[in-house]
Amino acid sequence: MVIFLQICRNYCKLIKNNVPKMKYLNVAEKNDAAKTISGFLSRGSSRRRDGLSVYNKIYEFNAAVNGRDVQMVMTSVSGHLLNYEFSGAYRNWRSCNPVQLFDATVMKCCPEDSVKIRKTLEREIRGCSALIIWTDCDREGENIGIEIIDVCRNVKNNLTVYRAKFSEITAASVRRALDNLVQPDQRQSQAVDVRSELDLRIGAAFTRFQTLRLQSVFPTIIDSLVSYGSCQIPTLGFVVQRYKEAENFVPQKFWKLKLTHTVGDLTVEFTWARNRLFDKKCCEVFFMLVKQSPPLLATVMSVTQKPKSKWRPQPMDTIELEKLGSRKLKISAKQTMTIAEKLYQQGFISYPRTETNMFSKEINLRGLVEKQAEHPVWGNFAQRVLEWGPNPRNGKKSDQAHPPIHPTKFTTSLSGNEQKVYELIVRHFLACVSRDALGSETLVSVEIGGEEFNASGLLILERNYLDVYIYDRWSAKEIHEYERGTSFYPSTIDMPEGSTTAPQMLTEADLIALMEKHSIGTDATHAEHINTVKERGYIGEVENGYLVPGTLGMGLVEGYDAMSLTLAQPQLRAGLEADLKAICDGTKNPDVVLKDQIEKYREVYKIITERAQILDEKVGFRFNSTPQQNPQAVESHMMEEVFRCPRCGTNKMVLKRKSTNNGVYISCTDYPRCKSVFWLDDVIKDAKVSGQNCQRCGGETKKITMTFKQRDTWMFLNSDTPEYTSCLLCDSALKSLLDIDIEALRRQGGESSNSQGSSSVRNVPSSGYNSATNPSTSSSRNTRPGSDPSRGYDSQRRGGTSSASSASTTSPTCPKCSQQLKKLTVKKAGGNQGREFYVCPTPENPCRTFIWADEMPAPANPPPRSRATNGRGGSDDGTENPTRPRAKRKCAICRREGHTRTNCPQNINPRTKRQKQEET
DNA sequence: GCAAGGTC
Repeated sequence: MVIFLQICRNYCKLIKNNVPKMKYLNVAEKNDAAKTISGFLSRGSSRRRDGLSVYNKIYEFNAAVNGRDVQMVMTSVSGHLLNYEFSGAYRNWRSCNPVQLFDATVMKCCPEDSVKIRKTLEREIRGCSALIIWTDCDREGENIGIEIIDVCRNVKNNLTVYRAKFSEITAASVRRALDNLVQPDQRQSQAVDVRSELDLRIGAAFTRFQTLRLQSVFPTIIDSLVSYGSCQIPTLGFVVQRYKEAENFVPQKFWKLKLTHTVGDLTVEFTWARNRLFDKKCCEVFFMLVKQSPPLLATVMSVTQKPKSKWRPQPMDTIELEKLGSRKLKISAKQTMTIAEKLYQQGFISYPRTETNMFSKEINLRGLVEKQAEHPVWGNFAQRVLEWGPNPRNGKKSDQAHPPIHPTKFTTSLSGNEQKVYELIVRHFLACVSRDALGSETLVSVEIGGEEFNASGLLILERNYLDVYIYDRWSAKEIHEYERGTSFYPSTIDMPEGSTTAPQMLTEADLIALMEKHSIGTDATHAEHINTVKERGYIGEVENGYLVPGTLGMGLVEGYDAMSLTLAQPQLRAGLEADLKAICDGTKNPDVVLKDQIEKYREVYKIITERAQILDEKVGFRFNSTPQQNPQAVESHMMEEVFRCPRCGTNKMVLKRKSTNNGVYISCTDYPRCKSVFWLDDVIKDAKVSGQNCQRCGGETKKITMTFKQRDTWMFLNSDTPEYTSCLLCDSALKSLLDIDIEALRRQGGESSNSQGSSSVRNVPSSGYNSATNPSTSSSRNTRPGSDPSRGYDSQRRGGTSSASSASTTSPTCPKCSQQLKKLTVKKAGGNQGREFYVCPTPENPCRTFIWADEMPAPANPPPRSRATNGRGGSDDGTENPTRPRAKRKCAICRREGHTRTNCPQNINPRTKRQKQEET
């Protein structure tokens, strides 16, 4: 019986083991979070293995999700996985007018340092049926979550996606999150996308303009980057504002009454209840009243004693660490953070980037204090804290991810600034979990001549936290013993003169406080922004750590101000913040906010470029230098968009001039990701985008005005002059002449987007972020499917991709060699099966002539068009240009017929190489 | 050579 039961049990186990478990991929925002969450959900039993990125490990365990036992795989990203970038053609500073950056296509790309993380996600998601997002529960976290989803859906389109919402990383909280999975918050993510896109467009447009303009106007003075950033410039603005307040300060005299009372060695000073008066005569009247009051006795009106305490600090967050580092240690905020990160990596302190200033109940404070109890300097204090019991004076902020900054390991081996920062963190920690300092304050109020004077004394009873927190001062102040109703003769009564003083320059700590108050940057970025404006030379540090504007910074802000632009004031950024919040609340549409903001800044950009001389003058004034007249124009060159790229379907194609200035080509702005290009230089001398839109192709397609080199070419197009205006997308004769196959490009685009999937974020091309493998692109002259030059178009045909049928005897002639074209039919299965086309019959088809029969102009040899009906040198929409016979064309290199210079055996500079050179 | 936001 026992054996039978055992067999049954084993059988059940076997069946159970053979039922494949559901497998879920879980992704957190950072490795630390993934590790802790896995630990809680697995009750410490998770197994760890390496991912492709050394910093982002993979944890595996089983857990119950929606009532089912699921195999969990947990990994992490390191913050944002994707980043907005301009499409290729706009990345070169001189490629376009900076104003075009307000409209240029931007796309989300995976930066090089995130590729390994992305690849881990792509690999792991293949074996999973669902994805759970565990990023931080804030706006950026929501956006990072969507990035993770995009990457994973690109691999697995039908993926089920969940969002785990947690308020802190504790066992109860993450378990609750897993039991109450929700959907990602698209609105919060959209708000971040709007912010990122705007920052990029505005930052790049203004930075390029300012830099190029000022470098051009002051070539011998300015050779560095004159960057504009929505956080950088308001940060500079704060420093300039304080400087100007001091610069414009006019001191004002004031007078006050002062009374002293000396007994023995102790002099007690009484201050006037009216503090000070700016009117000397008025003050003199009071002075007389007091001095002449008989019998010049001060009467004690009240004596009060009350306990007074000096509060211990709150647990330390990033901002506090930066401020203290700057104020107390005289180490810059940025440097303080760099040191703190190093200490963190060595395990001496907890994670230093935290907005939390309260300890959770779950943290073992006693254990942390115990670690410091043996320290030669503050060990005794730690002992006292243990006797009292650690009792933090908690703040109210929590980022729900990290505890306040505290020491995690005891050490006495540090030195220099590392030792100073570690000591600050330890002393602050011990102070914040100890006790407030206690004292007793005595307030004495006296009356003389109808005027009230006050004095105070302080007796310190218990120093408590002050014993360890050397950065705070609390001084005792002795006072005589007074009794209500008694009187005394003042030792002196004076009327001292004083003067108001200019405000001090900002310290770094003041600046951080201002940035925080006006929502400029985040806790994690304040120090970096300050560092950036220092690096740019916009601000500098003088003695005692005070910040002052530099020459360039001052000139810039004065330039903006003179144009009545509020770029250096914090309101612009604050306005955007309000809009972003509205997007999150669902009261504003992200597209509308983006559009409005872009228009707002475009207007500002217009003003700054039109009135750039004012900027020159203001900067020149501060540099004591005269701006150079007629500077090189920054805004003259506009990249001319022609039509949407048939291949990628997202980006525009633009007309470009070769660097050698001897020809033009049209290429996709997304180069090098999309390599669509039409070379026009063989037969065309010059080309420009006309102002006319092509009515047949649609609103955004522009016609091009071309000037042809040879008479037979424009004759072929039935033009009476070398100049010819038409549409490259729909003019068949023109396409044939230039060897352009639009349909082939479209098909390539379709294939590539099918294989790569697409992203759901705004303005992202169908090819997705730059991770996806780029479809192979033809290196032949003007792209054609499978037209690998080594195989050639004919070999493809022979290979059976499309097969020949009978040739027609009434075929038109080849526009290049004048031979009669051969008519064929597509046999390959697909969209064009059965469609007829013409090709040139010469061996290996060197002319590369290809015309769809149904796009063939008719009649074959029409009478020349009159100028009256056709207009000069152009084609009408809706009418095809007839094919005309032309003289046999000779190769430009060897002067032989039957091929062009592209295919000429004597051509030592093959097109493909040249193409690449042009493109790069 | 551009921004700001995450994080080793």
